[in-house]
Amino acid sequence: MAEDREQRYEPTVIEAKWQARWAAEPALYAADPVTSNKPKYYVIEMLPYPSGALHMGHVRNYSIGDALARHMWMRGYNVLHPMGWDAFGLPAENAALKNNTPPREWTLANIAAMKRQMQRLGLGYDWATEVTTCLPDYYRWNQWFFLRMYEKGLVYRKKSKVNWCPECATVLANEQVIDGRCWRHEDTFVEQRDLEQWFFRITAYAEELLEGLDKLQGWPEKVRTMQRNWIGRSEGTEVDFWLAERINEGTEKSEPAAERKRIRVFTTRVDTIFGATSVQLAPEHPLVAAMTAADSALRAQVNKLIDEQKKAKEAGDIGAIEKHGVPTGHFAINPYNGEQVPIWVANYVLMDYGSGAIMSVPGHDERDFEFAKKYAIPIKRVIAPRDPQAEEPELPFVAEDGVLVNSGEYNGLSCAQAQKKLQEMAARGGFGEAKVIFRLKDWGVSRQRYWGTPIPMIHCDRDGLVPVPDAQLPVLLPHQIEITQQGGSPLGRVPEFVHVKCPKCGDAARRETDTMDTFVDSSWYFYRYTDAKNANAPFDSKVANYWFPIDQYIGGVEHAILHLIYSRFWTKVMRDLGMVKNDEPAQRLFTQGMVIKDGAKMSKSKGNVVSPDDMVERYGADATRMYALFAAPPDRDLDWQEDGVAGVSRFLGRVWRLSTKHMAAARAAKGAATGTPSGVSLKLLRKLHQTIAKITLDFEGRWHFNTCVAAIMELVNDMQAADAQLTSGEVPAPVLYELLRSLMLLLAPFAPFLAAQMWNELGEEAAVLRAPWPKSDPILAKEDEIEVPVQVNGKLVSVVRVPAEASGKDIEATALAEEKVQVRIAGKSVVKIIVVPGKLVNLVVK
RNA sequence: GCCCGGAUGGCGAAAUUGGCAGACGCAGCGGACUUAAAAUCCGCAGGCCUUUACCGGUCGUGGGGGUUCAAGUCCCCCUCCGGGCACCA
Repeated sequence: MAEDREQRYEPTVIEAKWQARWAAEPALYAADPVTSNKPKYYVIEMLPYPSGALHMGHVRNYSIGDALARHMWMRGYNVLHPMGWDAFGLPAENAALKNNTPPREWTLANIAAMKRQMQRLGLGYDWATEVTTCLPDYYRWNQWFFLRMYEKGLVYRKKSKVNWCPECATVLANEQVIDGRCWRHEDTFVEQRDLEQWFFRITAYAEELLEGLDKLQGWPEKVRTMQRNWIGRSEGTEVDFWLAERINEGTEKSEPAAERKRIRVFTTRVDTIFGATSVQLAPEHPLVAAMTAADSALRAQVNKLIDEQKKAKEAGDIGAIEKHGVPTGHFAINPYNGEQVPIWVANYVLMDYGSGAIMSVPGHDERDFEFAKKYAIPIKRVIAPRDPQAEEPELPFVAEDGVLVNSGEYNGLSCAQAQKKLQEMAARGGFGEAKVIFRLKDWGVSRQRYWGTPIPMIHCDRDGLVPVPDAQLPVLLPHQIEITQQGGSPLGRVPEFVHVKCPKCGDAARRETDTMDTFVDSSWYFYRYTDAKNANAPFDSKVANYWFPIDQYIGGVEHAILHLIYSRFWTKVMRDLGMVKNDEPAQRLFTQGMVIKDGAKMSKSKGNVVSPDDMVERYGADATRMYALFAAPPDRDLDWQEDGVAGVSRFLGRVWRLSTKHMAAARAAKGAATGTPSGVSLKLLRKLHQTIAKITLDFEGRWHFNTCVAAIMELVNDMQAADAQLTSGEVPAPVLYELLRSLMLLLAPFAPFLAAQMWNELGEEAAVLRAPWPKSDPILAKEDEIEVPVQVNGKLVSVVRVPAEASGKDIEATALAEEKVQVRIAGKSVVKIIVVPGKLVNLVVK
């Protein structure tokens, strides 16, 4: 009975022991100081939101990062592998409402629980550098950065239409609106509201954010493409159409004259401007307001258009909506040819892109064509094919490689030439210029929420906006607060918070009550890791410059635009503040695939969630982690199959039994030379060195950890198959020792608990993490005999064994001598023989 | 509509440079051990045809075409699935 129990692999017992030991020895996972002479390696997984429990996506993410970190430690790098908490955010307030728990307590309790889970998983983090964004230690630096950016003109306040989620009762950034709905409330349509908001001038960096993408070779192409689309750079021309005289009749005198005089349109195809047969305004264009001021019938029609546009935006399928327009009865003058064209208001023209007005060229634009057909607006041909012989193409003709016709003095120019000339003309005439516009908008950071970083600004009736002086930071978030569902900033209902003295004049003033978007927190947290305890600055530049850029950043692709653009922006701002030297935060980015179950993403609503705790309890942390790496390559989606976890657990049990069985013999031979191996010993050592080579190579780039695990399984299978020889002593003890020792080194990144245990049993005092990664001996790894397939006309006929160094001629001779080959080619003539040494032989016969 | 991925046994997958398709694992089947079961160990295992059996034949990486001595891999066309973008002027 007692012996039976000894034979069983009990991961929970081993893992509990090592977990306790690691907790007592935090230096094990700590980075060396920046004076270290080892090369540095900075690897991080994206920090989680402390929702209360890890999910499988986290487990997968961290298993990848931890395997890499452990491998790099063993490769002799000075590794920084930290973890933190993206701890501000709405769920804490929702939980407060639901359970009457203060957000702070709820959040800190969740952090504690998730930290326990991480430790239970054996993740090797340097907890001394832990960052918790909801603590004043951290968020005071958000405020500090806000003030620096304010000084630099990168923070401003403006009244603007903002995305308002009625469910969150707060403003959302553009990036947080998905198909017209809130990113947190998929069923809730976002409303547009007018509010005074704080903005970060991210557009000041639009060009650099775009250009930088080309240099980020270590980032997935997909992410770079998504960011490129998001930034949405568009080169074109701004042109002012003049308003025809009669528009002034009947308009209110109070309208600003400048707005009455011209309509600025943006176009990427100024070369088609002679074909413009109308000007289309966005329904919310200021000029429309002027035009409808004295025309209630028109106003009603425009309101309808606004309504349609809003509905289309909300529905998300705006591309499918039917185009509608209303003629205003007013006219605009094309500045190039003096032609008068009607001014329309259209539901498909957006106020927040370009100038909110376009010229409509139905002859050379699909959308304009459709619109012109519908409303019988004239259609003009102004571009012809380059080849004069070519037939006149049907309209709309959207080609950009044609030549201009019906365009006055510009006739005969290519589209590109014409664009340039027309731009020059506009500049000279003062009615336009070449212009680059971006889809990227400034980052609205105001949130009318409690659980976030207070914005360090004060409203004074005399001095206006006054920044909180640095010496008064942090502006602390009050803890005693009642969370309610009412609109407006909860902080506005805390008088002690709101009422302050103006730092300038000392009179009574009001504190800003908005808090910052939580994406501010995650935009620079990885810098704080490098100097997490610094009380005088966000971090010491010397330290950050040692660690940055991040060598490897690992996370989900869902952060491709939000977090990853904001943090690139932040890095550039910090660089311009002289705080860091790097232009980009991360050298390499890896986006792992999703964890799915039964063909769908794990989610509570689908009821297909697998709890990591459950897996760890039943199979152990090693098996859970190793399965997460084994079931699929890390960049692909992973289908969670519990039977697979059980399989990995069985494998680890096999490793455990095999090593336990031979431990005494192996340990006794510790340090002895293996001599010149032969027979089974040689076969096993050869397999070992091939496995080392394969796994080492994978860590260096490809990261197909699934095949790394498979390779270890093959090695163990071979050892198991040689169990008799291992037992009998046919395989000498020093070889046995070498095999077990190396096996533990190879397992260390994937199954750290088992590796630590067996490493210890092999008589090692120091941590396996401190042992050097094994080196593959190319001579030992080399096969002396190889199998070469022999094909006849491309079909496999036989396999011959030849010495590994056999020449092409020798292989050919051996292949031809093979009986099965002889039978196949008998009576036929061999036309050609292809011999690829080490690969195959193919006989072409007729 | 545009831009990225992807499609290989019953399932997850492998094949790193164009060179034996299906490594490794799961599920399955057979055997050993056991009173029995579990656990463990050993073995079989892409489909079809043929054969008592062995042997053998043939088809096969979403579909169709092509290049090549040789294609899961390269080229052209198409289908389906996942993701991103989209009246962006």
